[in-house]
Amino acid sequence: MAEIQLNKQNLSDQVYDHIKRLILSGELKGGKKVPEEKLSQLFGISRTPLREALKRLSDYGLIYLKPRSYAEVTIIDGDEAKQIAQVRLHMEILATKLFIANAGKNDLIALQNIMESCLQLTQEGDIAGSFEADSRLHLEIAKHCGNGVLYEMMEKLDARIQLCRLNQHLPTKKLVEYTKQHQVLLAALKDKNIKKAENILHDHILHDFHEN
Amino acid sequence: MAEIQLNKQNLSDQVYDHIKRLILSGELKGGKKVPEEKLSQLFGISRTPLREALKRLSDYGLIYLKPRSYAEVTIIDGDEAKQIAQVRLHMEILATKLFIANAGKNDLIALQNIMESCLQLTQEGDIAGSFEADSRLHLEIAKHCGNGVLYEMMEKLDARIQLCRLNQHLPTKKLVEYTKQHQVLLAALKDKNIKKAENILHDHILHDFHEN
DNA sequence: ATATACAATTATGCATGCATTTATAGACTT
DNA sequence: AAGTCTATAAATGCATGCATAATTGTATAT
Repeated sequence: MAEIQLNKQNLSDQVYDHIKRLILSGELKGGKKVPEEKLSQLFGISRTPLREALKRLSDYGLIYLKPRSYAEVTIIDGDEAKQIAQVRLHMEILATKLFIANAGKNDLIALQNIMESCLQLTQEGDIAGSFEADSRLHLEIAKHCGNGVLYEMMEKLDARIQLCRLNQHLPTKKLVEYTKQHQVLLAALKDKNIKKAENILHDHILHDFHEN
Repeated sequence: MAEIQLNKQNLSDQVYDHIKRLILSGELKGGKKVPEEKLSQLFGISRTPLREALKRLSDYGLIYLKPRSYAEVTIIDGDEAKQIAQVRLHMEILATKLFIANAGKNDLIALQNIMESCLQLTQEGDIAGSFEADSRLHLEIAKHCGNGVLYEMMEKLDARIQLCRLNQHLPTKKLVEYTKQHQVLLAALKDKNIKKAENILHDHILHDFHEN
């Protein structure tokens, strides 16, 4: 198999990023086993940095690490997806409130740009690209809300959120529909209308979990 | 089926717990450098599992890992402490709401027991013990709120919360005062009074950040 | 044919060693 | 004396090897 070249920082972090992308792009599907030896050969590195990457992926819930046995890509069931969405909603509501209180006009313009590229990618049918842009948009709000700890936590949760999106396999039509809700959200941010923003987030994030 | 792994047999996890305790008990103070070689000799293990533990501690914000250089215990400044408290408050409010909706009587009894031992430890002046019990109490609410993802995230944040408590160096008198707020919180849980519980949590968690 | 026991294979967990990078100390210059 | 440059020392990042636990496959018994 083709070896992939890695040139950046320390190998552990690079491999972490790479495997994360493999999972979130759907190339490594849920339940697939990922043996250390095979992966280290694939990347042309030793098992040591690879193990560190796998441990971190496990911490972030992207793979399941059975001690002394094997590692496999996490399968998120419906119940867990619901729990993730619930936590996400409340973190985003907090981030949004803080954003409205603390962010400036430039931050809003940045959001606008991401939103537009996200919508375009979705309409073009670039699923992986649109998911990434979607995450960037939501995280950008947290990034400029004034609470860095909140941003970090949302960033860590984001991997699992993307995994949920991937497993939903929504039709493009639905995706476009949900993506367009971003416009309403940004309008609420612009108007500093907290209540409205909260309502949009509720619909936007819990769209498939109507109970409660 | 979900297998639960209670045995933390591998060295990496054991050492993680151990160093975590060293930090949270105050034996390893903020800013102190923690070289891999020294620590591995101290624990009588090799650097490999120790490195994995350090990476995880870094991910959880307990140590700062400067690449190719050194590792030192994190120093949390006032601003970050405030951010942590803010995130914590909102996660606890969510956990509390869910607890009131989903938890049973046995869960409440368990809380009661932890609360009492926490108060006793505080009054006895066992600071480390009381901090640990305090965390256990708050996490126990999340553990039985019905949202496991929320619990995991709060557990991960807890390490930094304990570090904040440690750095505050509150007098015993204050500690006892805050600890007694648990009684009011549990009463609110028993009465399923969400609004009251929210107010207590606000006072209890943000006691030193009165602005906002 | 199914189940069980056992051997063989595989993969993980850990230790060790080496190379590279960073930090440190001392000498030299201004 | 202060700052800089150089040489030494130390610590990290990674690779490799080995022992052990776990999985797979096979043979045997029921």
